[in-house]
Amino acid sequence: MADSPQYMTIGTVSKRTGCKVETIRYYERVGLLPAPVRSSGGHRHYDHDALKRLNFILRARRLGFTLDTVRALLSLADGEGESCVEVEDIAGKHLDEVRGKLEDLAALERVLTDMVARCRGGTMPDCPLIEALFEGGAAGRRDGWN
Amino acid sequence: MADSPQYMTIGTVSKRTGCKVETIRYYERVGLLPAPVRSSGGHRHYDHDALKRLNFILRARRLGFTLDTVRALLSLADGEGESCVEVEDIAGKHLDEVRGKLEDLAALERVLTDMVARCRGGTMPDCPLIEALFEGGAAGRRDGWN
DNA sequence: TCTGGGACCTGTAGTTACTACAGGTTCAAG
DNA sequence: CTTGAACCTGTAGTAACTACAGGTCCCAGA
Repeated sequence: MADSPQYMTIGTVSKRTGCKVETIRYYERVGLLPAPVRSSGGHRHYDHDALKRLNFILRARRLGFTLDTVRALLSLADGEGESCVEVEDIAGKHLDEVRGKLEDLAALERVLTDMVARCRGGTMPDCPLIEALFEGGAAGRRDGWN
Repeated sequence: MADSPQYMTIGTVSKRTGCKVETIRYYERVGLLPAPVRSSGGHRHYDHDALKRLNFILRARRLGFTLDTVRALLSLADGEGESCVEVEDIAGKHLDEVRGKLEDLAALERVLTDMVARCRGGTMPDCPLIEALFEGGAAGRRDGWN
């Protein structure tokens, strides 16, 4: 468990990034991370660049980008393309999506809060929450849920 | 295409609810919808109750409940259990989740907006968005993303 | 130097909630 | 009665992992 600062085992990378070992291997399999050098016994050894790249992926994933988008972002970062303009485009489209979801969630929070409030203090057989879900009321609004 | 008001084909149910035909059959397969009566030729025929039940499922899904939770909700609605108390419990737990997601998304929106703004108007080779993703900056914050 | 057991390996299958065929049958309008 | 849209079943694919099973490797302690 004493890997040098420049060569880390997959377990160390996992601990440092908070990304599961299986997920790291998965990212390699789908081509997001390059295949690292191996020990004579076949164990993966990662350097600092790999750590940076993995952090990039994780950060982008946390921001809700799909793996395909992350792939595009990485190839831009790797130097293909005019960078900034394309990146802004990708991020801008993503931002629109995020704003839509945000609206939906806000509406949802209102509905749930309201439901729970009306529910509280009753063991009545006709639960207002179930009722609301069955009858609709304010639950709908934004369409397009195929 | 002239099904009576009480007996609808799966296609009609699909149009009325906005739920895809395949998804309706899927809900039947996983036990969320009861198997409907069939025509002599084997076509499904739905009544108004099935429509109500499907709408319940869709609304609950739209509110972000998992199918397992929907199943639980439906069995409560179907009469097992003390109803209100349990329903409130399920909804309350769900509300916590929703509030968490809401916070995350709000933070995410700020970061993305900021990134896009900094990106705008530059064809510089060092894109600040890519930079931000690589270096971290304000992108993180709420941990626990395994 | 030996050894025990934790960390690592590959490959495959499972997860959630659908979606998309392929290949065949039924229904109803004209 | 024909025709073609809508229906049927069953299987496989999707995203993005996650979880085994059944092995091999590595290294700290005795």
